[in-house]
Amino acid sequence: MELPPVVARMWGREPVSRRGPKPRLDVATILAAAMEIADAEGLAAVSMGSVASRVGVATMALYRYVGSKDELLTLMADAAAPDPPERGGLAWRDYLAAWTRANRDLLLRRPWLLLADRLTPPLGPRRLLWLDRALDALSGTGLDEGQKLRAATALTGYALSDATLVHGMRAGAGRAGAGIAGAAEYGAVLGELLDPHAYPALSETVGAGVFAGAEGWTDDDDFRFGLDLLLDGIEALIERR
Amino acid sequence: MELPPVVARMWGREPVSRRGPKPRLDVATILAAAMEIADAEGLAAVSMGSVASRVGVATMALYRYVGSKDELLTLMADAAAPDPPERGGLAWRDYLAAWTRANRDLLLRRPWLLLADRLTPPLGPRRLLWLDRALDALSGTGLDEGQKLRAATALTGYALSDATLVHGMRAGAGRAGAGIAGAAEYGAVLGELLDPHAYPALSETVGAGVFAGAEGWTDDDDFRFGLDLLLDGIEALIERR
DNA sequence: CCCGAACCGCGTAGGAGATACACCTTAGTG
DNA sequence: CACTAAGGTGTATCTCCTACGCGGTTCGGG
Repeated sequence: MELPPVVARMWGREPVSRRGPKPRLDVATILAAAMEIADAEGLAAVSMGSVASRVGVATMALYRYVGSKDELLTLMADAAAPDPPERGGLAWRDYLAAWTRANRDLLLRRPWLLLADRLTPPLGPRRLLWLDRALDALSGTGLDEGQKLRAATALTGYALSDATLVHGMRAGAGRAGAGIAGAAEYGAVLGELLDPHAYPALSETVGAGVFAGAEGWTDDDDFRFGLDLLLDGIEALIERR
Repeated sequence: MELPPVVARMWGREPVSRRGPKPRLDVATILAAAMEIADAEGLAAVSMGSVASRVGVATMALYRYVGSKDELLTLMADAAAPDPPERGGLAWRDYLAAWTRANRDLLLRRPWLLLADRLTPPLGPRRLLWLDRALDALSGTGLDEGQKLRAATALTGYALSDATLVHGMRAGAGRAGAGIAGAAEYGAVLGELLDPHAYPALSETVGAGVFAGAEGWTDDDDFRFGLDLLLDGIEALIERR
């Protein structure tokens, strides 16, 4: 089986060569530098040049370690994941709740993850470790392997969606200078734009002050709402067996 | 209320000017050209230059109509949405299933949507129309406005997650040349990489042949699985009232 | 009727960034 | 000890985005 080069690098399966000068760097050092830049200045500040100068080599030296910038981003997306939460004798539902929350919090702590990666199923050792732990938590439930996998996938997707939403609300996210500062302002803009005839249901929702915090919801309540939806669904599935 | 410029453009709220030559273009024409390029050659082929030459003007002329390339992408992301499905007297659950599926299918038909947009809550007229229809479908259920909104949000997020996954599986998505051709190959790579001691649960899942299609799942079954999870959750919530 | 302001389209140019390539250097290998 | 694979680098190219200013156009007001 021929492993794609990115994958080989993620798993340290590079053929070790003896010839030539000792490498001055390794992939881990490069990734650490890249992630520091991303954490401090955002993903846009991560360029081959900026990473190289931070580790003290010329730009082109990085290409001895990663195949392209795209590959660097893929590697970063895996390396950024910490260890998944410990299963402390928790029931599957409690563990998956903590697991999903930790996943979401990671994405909020490092918002550049929302832009890096994407579009590829997880292939790195750290992401797969997370997946393993979720599957493990479901192992006593009687679900078949396919169901467990899909449940874990749905939870991962939810963590991503929720983090994207929260992050987008928080700062307007800089995207195209949308300049929306928070939920309240979002609601105000919608109220300004919407024609109640064309958008009857949405106008009503806006009018009810949902975005203005009238109901006292927090980001965390939002998160729990969707999470419970999924966990309830999983629970129903388990009981149905 | 001061509207951000992107938003104003999406809604045609630009102050119409009388002076000067007639504009040769309008935003809709530019967006149509940009979307044709994205459909045919992918988002990477969309540059200010390529769009401009397709509509027959110089690159810089586009900046009379859009503030930046980023803004162009935001506008595209809204304009790409077709009309939401008709509510044909369907029950809320059936409608939302169709709605979510249409949403996902759109993302699969135009995968560049997975890369454009992101990070901003919906502010365009077309996306908001979708949201309105989902809220409308929930209007007879007894849920409060906040619950309806969050349910719709969760479904939107799910459509996105699922489309991302399916698309990523289909072609390796080109991302960093990951070169994974499909679920079967994905499973094979995992089998190659995973140490069963470090990844016990995941190894078992891979071993069960879930990725090889051993259980006869299709992309569509995958989609329905997560969808039913959410809809079941929503239904439970409604009944609990 | 005419003038100036506002606005259109465009050419130029600057600046960033990714990366192919050739070169010298280094260190195992035969 | 010569040979060769591999590391680090400088240079060069190519693609983009976009700031700026020019010349031509149209309309509103006097």
